[in-house]
Amino acid sequence: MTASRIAPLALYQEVAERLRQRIFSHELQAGTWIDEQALADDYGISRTPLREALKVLASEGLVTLKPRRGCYVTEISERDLDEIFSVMSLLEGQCAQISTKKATDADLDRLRQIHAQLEEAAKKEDINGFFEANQAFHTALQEIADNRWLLHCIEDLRKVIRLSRHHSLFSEGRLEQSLEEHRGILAALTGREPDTAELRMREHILSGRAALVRIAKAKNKVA
Amino acid sequence: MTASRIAPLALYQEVAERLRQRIFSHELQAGTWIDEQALADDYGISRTPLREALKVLASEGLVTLKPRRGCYVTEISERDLDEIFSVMSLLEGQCAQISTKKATDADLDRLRQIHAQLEEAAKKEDINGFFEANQAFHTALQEIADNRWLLHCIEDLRKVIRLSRHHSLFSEGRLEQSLEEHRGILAALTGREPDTAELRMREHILSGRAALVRIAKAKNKVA
DNA sequence: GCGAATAATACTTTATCCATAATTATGAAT
DNA sequence: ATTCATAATTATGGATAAAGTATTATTCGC
Repeated sequence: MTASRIAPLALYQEVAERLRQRIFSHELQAGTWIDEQALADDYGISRTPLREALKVLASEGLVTLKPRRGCYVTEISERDLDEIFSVMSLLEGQCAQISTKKATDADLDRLRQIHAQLEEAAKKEDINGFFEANQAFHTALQEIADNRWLLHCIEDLRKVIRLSRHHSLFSEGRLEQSLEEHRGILAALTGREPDTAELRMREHILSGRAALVRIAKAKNKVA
Repeated sequence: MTASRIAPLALYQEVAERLRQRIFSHELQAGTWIDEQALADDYGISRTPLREALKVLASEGLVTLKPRRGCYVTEISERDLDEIFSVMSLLEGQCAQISTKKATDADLDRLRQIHAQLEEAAKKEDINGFFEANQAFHTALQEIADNRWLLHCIEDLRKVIRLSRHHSLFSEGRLEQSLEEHRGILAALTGREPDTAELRMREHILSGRAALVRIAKAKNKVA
């Protein structure tokens, strides 16, 4: 028995993940038609798992399936991002609020550890490390909140903004700002102030969106 | 060209819808394994569109796909319902808040019309009519809020609780209570009080959950 | 010359087939 | 008698092929 792969991932999931990457990197441009045959040949697979992957992406809202017309990459506009971040701030805020109420002392210790990694990465200006630690912090909070369906919604939205989110850290001064916001959230958590934690998390998410807007504006100026 | 069917629905969508019905009606019981071959034979189709339908249902959270283990109907526990309604109250609350800010006078007129149907159905104790009007009211609110991604999340959750929601109206006195809550929400909307509308909508949703709990308890008493 | 209709081509959709992996049952050994 | 191992059967996952529908282009008629 091979000791390596514990969870044997299905091919359609692998394909779905690759397609997400290509959509977000704008390699597959918004609005363009997806040639199933060409893509299947490209990956060296048949169209069956590819089609299954497209069904999943469609229910995530990343592609639009027009019956008998094929599959098109969904356009993610600035307005879409506004809407998504707005909902995300609501959900993650709720997550923070519940976590503050539920967290055990051991949970808080774990959060402090992750936050320490965040501080460390920020000091070294290690953006990738910061991104990882940031992700870990939010994931930990969701585990503490322990609400399967709240998580379901958040994950769905996170898939859409994942790469944009990453990029937001490249905004001028965003790293320090994000760190400061995290300090505030952690303080509210350890201080057992649910409403404060919720409010600060909401602001933190919306602040991430604002950073993205700044980047978009800077890009437009260049272009 | 046939003038009737404007949107020729794909087979996998048809199958997905049928399966949703069967899952909610408990014809396909929670936790049971889905025999793909038997089901395909049952519908007189091949396994391919059935498998695509299952992928969609899986991303909706209705079934669980275990790699190489097959497909199982997701167990929706009382705790799941607690969690779902909790998130729903958050999302629909937000929806009400935004709608209150955005609604034009024409929008408010439309809401008043739908509410009139609700009053009408309640007077006649027409539960199905009440259910329809109730659905229409919430849908109208979502259209006014005009947030595609907020809607996406709500719809995802609504699929899961659709039938339970319907049943909640059969709870003793729930119809009158729901109507009273709707009056409050409409008042907040027309009075242009966003925060009040949000609060009342949240309470309305959670109140629907409470009605479900009462039904569950009554059933247990009988059984 | 323009418009409509028909035909052809191409892509989506569905079905059938094959291979691989997992589970269960049976047999043997302790 | 119970447990472990091996083999067989069954179901999932992937590929290929065939059929149906939509779109586009070309030709014919007005």
